[in-house]
Amino acid sequence: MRKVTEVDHPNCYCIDLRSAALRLTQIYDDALSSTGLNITQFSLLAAIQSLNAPTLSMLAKESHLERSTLGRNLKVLEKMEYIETRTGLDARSKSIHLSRKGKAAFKRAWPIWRGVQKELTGRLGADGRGHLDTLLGSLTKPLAAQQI
Amino acid sequence: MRKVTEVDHPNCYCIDLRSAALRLTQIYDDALSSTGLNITQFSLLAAIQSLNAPTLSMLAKESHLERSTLGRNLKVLEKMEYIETRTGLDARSKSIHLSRKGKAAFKRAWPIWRGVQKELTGRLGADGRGHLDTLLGSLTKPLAAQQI
DNA sequence: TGCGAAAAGGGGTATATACTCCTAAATGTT
DNA sequence: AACATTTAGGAGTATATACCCCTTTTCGCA
Repeated sequence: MRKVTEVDHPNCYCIDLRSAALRLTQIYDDALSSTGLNITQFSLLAAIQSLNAPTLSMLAKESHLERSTLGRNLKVLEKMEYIETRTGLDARSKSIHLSRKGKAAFKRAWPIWRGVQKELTGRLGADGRGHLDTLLGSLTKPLAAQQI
Repeated sequence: MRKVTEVDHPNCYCIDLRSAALRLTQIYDDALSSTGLNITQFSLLAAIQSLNAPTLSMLAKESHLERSTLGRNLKVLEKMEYIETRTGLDARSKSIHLSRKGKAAFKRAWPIWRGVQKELTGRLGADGRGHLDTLLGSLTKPLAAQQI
């Protein structure tokens, strides 16, 4: 039997999705807790490594984050001494590198992250990821103006 | 053809889900922009109304947010004069009420929120919501200890 | 009845995120 | 060559979120 409040206010897709994202973040952060990285930091280190010493703007574009957001996230990694920045060819820009310590932390975290990914892939079952991506893609296409 | 970076670092469920949640938040916030409420605030007003003047702890439990998080979110609504708090029967607790202004804003926002919900429900198609909930439920069940 | 445990809320600190504005540097155009 | 435009990054402010600790109040039990 549904509760009255659910009839009056059927769940909001947005609030539900945010809630799920927070729970999933908790799962990854818990799994990574022994490594000195959380999932945000791990994914940034992964992107920095795979982009090979990107600038802040390149990394922002790749990770779909605002430059200012990314700058603040990187400041955390810099304080932890997981990354270093050097002035690039362009005097305006800085290239971002993993430090020795950052590489070590990433190496520790990588197999754990892989393990979580494998477990979740198993849970979703065949085509689960594809279905999920399709559903999320449908939800997050911008509304046409006349639909607002 | 997939990019090399995707082969090396297949997308993280967590990062992808967070990204989708941010995009969806933007969609709701854009749609609600004329109402003086964003989706966070709208959903809090909806919960306060449907719970009928709850305390902070009741609202936190219902919305699956930490008490301290909720307190800070409510402070924004209080500054905007959309809600008021009164000391409850229990001298420790406060009951949370919509102000006249809050009720008016909620009334403005409600049909717009309904419109977005309808549009998204249409996009997901038959059983789409059910599938989505199933997939998100699978992803966000806590890991058993031996899986970490 | 008195005392320890639990509950309610607030504040400090921190991360994650975004918008706006600012400066410095590079680029392009006349 | 000079000036306007664009690009790179940083800082201020704000919201959303969570953890920890603190005080006040209530409650349960010996």
